[in-house]
Amino acid sequence: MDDTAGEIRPGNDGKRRRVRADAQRNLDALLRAAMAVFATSGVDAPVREIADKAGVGIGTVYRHFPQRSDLIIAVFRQEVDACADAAPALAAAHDPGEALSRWMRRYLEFIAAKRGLGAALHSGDPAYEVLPDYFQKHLVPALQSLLDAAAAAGVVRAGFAAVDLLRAVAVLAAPSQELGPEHGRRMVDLLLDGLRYGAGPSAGA
Amino acid sequence: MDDTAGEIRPGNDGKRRRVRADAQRNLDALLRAAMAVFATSGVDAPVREIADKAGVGIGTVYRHFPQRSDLIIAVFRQEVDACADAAPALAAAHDPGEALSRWMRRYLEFIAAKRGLGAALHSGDPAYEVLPDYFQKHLVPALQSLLDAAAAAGVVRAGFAAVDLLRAVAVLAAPSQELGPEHGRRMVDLLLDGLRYGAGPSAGA
DNA sequence: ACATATACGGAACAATGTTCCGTTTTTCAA
DNA sequence: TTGAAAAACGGAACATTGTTCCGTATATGT
Repeated sequence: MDDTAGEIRPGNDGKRRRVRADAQRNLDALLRAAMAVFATSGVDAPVREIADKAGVGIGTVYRHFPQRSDLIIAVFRQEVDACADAAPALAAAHDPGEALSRWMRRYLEFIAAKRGLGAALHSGDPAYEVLPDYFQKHLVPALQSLLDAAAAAGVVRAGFAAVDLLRAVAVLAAPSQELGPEHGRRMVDLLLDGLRYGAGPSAGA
Repeated sequence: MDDTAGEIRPGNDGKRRRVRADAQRNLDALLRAAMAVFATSGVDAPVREIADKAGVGIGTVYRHFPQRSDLIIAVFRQEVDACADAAPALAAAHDPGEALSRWMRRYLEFIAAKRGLGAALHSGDPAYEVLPDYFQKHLVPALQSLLDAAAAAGVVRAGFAAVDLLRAVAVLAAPSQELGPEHGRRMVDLLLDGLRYGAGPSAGA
């Protein structure tokens, strides 16, 4: 092998080829198809189904997403971002306690829509280990700011980690599919009440 | 187990052949092997692995448990029973608040040992729908009595459904594998605090 | 000991994730 | 515009795992 230096292609002055148009098109189509299929059949839907829906071959799916889990992760990140962005907006529009409650509901809906993902998440497959990280890196700051604001206002106890709350709701939303939307709400409210337990004007500094 | 009595078959004078000894032996071996394998590799372990460990052929597994899920369910029930039986014992040995806390810990451990089952439970597979029923029929009364006693003692709010608490812990135990045993405990404590929120001498009636 | 019901074992089948590679398309530059 | 190379495509083929089938072996009752 004498082509060890990968950069010695003729006429390549650090100028790379553009991403091929069809590749980009297929990537988008896959992402959109996957989102739709996941929403309909859950994240356990066969890869072939997504490939068909996107109008591409299986090979193409695996070119863009070497593993099935990569596709799931990609779809997931988009929605995480959308949810995180909701926090500042709510904080600006409501008082701290209300903003916190509303964002928790928003988050609950987001999680509830991802049927089957919670299952995959806890299946032990190491591929999904990056997901909690992404979760936390994007959602924790969002929630933490709401939590801090609420604590400063004295409506919840201080010092409770956002990550724990996030986890709890994520995991509590799964059974809400079976028990109706009420269950998730009750659970979130219970957690929030737990937070309020050590707070209040009398508990403040 | 609860085979319907009086199966009328031609030439059957109500005198059935005994269950064959080897069949019973293999059934036991399968149950034991499955319990061990599930504990080691989670409930997603291949059926063949269990068959090997039990020293039987695949056909034998499917003779006793027509579906993979039937095996999981059978193993599961045994442990549910054991956990339910712990409640009266704890109630007799401790005050209501303590008994409740302890049982929740016991329950947490039980759930934590079933890695992957929570995932299967929420996978949408209808085969597992009987599991929550069994859960509830056996565990709800156990917890409810502890809950009622604690409420009567004024340490938790009254009227909270045992089933919700059970669910919450079951589902919160899964991530505890990844986040260490502390997480599960913190979550259980948070829920219990949520329960205490509306209780106490001042909140009675 | 024999006949029969019962159970056993594992090959074969089906579904699904993943890999491989010959073919097609796009891009770049002469 | 055109040709060659890089990049991407498609889908057959492979691997793993749940499940079915059926010929063979064994326990039971007479």
